[in-house]
Amino acid sequence: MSGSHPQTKERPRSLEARIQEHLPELPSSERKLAELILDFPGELSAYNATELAKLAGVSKAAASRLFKRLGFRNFEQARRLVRDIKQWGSPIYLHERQQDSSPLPSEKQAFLDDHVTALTRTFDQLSAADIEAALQRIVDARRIWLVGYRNSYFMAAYARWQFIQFRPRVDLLPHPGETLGEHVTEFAPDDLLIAVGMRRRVPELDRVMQAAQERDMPVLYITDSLAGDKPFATWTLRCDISSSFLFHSYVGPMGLIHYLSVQAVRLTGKAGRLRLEDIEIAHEKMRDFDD
Amino acid sequence: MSGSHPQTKERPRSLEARIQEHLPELPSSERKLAELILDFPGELSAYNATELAKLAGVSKAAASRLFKRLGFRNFEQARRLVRDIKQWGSPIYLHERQQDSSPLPSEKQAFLDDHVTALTRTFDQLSAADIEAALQRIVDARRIWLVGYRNSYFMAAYARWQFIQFRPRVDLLPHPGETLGEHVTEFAPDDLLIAVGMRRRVPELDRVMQAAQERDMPVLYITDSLAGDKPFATWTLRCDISSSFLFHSYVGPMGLIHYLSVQAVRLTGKAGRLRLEDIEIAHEKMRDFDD
DNA sequence: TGGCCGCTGAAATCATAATTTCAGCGGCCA
DNA sequence: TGGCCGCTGAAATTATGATTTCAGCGGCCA
Repeated sequence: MSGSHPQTKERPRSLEARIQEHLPELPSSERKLAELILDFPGELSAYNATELAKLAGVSKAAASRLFKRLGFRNFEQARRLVRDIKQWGSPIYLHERQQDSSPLPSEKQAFLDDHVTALTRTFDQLSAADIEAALQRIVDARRIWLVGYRNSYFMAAYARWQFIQFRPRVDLLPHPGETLGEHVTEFAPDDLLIAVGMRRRVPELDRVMQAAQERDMPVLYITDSLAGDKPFATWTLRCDISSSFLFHSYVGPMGLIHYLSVQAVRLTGKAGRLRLEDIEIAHEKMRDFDD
Repeated sequence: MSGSHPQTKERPRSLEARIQEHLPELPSSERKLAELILDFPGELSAYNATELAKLAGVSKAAASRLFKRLGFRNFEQARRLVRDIKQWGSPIYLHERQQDSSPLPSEKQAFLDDHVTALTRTFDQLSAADIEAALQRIVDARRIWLVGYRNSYFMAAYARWQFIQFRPRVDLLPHPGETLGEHVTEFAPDDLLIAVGMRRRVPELDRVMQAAQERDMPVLYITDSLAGDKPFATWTLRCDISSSFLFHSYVGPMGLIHYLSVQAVRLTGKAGRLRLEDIEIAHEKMRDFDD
């Protein structure tokens, strides 16, 4: 965007590309280090030159010489390149990708890896006991209230959509044009509040949860792995939302809600399946769908 | 390394956990930095204390004090902790753990596999040309209109939330209490309509897309892999939503929207990043957040 | 064999990052 | 009001990491 980016002038080649290019002419100690870098498993930029040298079993001097020879002013410059390409990308770098004969093994792969890690951690962390209890309540509750603000709103919306597939009376709060207070007075002990609160949370969420607790209504709190405990939550389910890119990954919560939905239908048994069929028939009659 | 073998068995308290614990008692400048760290989506250990301080808008002294207060000997120790914990959570480690101690009950594994398959297929199928063009338009459009019904509504809501992080004028249609018609008259050639339409689509979606086309406004159509072509779509991006369970998996579309968001910010360049910072500052001023 | 050459790592030097000090500020309370 | 106290960032200090120097080594070839 800004007309004269300093980056624009520099050569946009990635560290790996530069290594590939120089590999044949590298002396042995530097090559040892270069090869270590090429199949380095973690985040290269999290390590300093001394550590890399030690890992490759060469001297610090060799490391320093390698980066010079690759055309960097110093090690620090290389480290930044690696880090910033991952975080911001560079328009030039991305553009180059299309023509490049041997492109980076598709950056898409890195996004995919991120999401898979988040999902795996989410499923791994789930508290079986809380899941069990919450599921039973999702099925038995007279009424379900869903609430989520900001980045959590769409997850509450997703949960609502799923839940109304197999049970009635699932409300997403607040309804447009209404304040929360109007609904809170309806909270009842045999209802369930599901509060979705990923960072960053707004104080309002606490107030809703507290209101539920004061009315003896259980609360299922769905949040991120790093969140502290909430005294108002009856059950807490945590999701990993970490990503190495600019925005968090919400595939974890999606997986969790999908899981809850499928298991809830199973628990519901025949009634839930019948409801699914009813909805289908109703739509059919109204010719709601395109295809 | 030094002679003693590192203790890989004990899981050390994470940096984030320590921050959560101390958050209430932190003075404002240190808290600002702590907040930044909690929200940090990238690889924290790739940054040094000076940079983090600058990003948070506090002095280096504050950074140094924060890590001391959190119980670390110094910043370096914290940085290593973050880096090494990441290794703990790496897919390889997670995989081993599944076989070893507490295996994921095989059914959770099956859910996980489903989502991973859906994500992989989604990323594999993406049309590079359409992505490229759509991205440019997401950045350049004067105004973006988002629409999605039924099961697609929450994805449109997610996309809106992401996009307003880096650009203004992103509308989710229809606004509560209004009909679509009122907005359609505002459609303009240099705007963009993003229509999310997973199975099963309602006829209304077609009408909106058609209206856009009639007004020479380009349309990005996000749909499922099995959908037929839409004559009203300028670009089409398809996601795999298949699942072996009762409900579809929508992690594919989530991954796609996440990808579009990250790449769009990159394209936007400095302007987008500045906007991210502005939003953060505005929130700070309004004391919008809980923690 | 002897001389050249480039490579190597240890150690010296240099550069930069992290920590500590310190003076000033602002809230709080007697 | 004045004195205390904890917070703050600029600047001084210290620690750590990176680079450069340098002596020694080993291959190569006349």
